[in-house]
Amino acid sequence: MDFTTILSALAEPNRLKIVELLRKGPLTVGEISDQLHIRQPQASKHLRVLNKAGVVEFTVDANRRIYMLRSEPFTSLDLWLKEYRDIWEEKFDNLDRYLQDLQIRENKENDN
Amino acid sequence: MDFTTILSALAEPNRLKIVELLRKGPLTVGEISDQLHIRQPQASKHLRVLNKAGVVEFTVDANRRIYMLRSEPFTSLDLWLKEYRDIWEEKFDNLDRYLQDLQIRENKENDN
DNA sequence: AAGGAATATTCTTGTCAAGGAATATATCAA
DNA sequence: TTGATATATTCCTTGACAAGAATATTCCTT
Repeated sequence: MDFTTILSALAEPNRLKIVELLRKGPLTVGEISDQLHIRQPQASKHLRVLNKAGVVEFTVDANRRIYMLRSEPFTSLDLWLKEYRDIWEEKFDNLDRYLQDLQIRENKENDN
Repeated sequence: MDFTTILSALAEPNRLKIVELLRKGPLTVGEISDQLHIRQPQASKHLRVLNKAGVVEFTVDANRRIYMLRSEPFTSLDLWLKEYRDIWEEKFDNLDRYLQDLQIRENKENDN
């Protein structure tokens, strides 16, 4: 599943709300559209996008579908985020690094 | 900074690539547009969006601007993700929970 | 079989975002 | 001062997407 696909699935406010809801447990389409105060077709459409992105899955219960979160996109996000950990933990000073790098590049330019 | 704003900033492929690039260190607009094979104005525009979302910041160096990542959006993402940790660590079985919840709801219905 | 409930799909419309091209702005160098 | 370089901004066009309304599909109940 493409990473940007996951991100744009989550970037839509109502879809993010759906994910927040599903965090507490599986829900039917009707319950989702009720709790979010959106119409059923829009809920279905948003769930379709989330499903395509691999964010949710569902099981069929006769007439209804019970949607729930999948774990994969979250592990995927976490994995991606890990690679930025030294940045957001600020183990080094961004400005320092910038000045170093700038220095290097200016020198390269002078070589030409 | 709104969470969905951060997400949609990152959801655009070229912008995500910019972020990936900046992970290795600060860069000027020109360097970014070169390495990404996009035109300078598009790079500027993407950087503007990233800046508005709080993902990047820049320092002015005379003629140029050196862009770098900010830590905040990443800590923000990580914080959000933490709330899903019991889901993506799969400490419980999704299906089990679904069946439980379903049971509860069906009973509620019969009460009416 | 018929009606009703739950959900999905289609069609339309309006809005927004991205890329291209051109231009504006600021700064440096000669 | 003039030209060149780096970056930002504006305008335009096009494509994607979200909501609304209407309809289709599936399954249950009686």
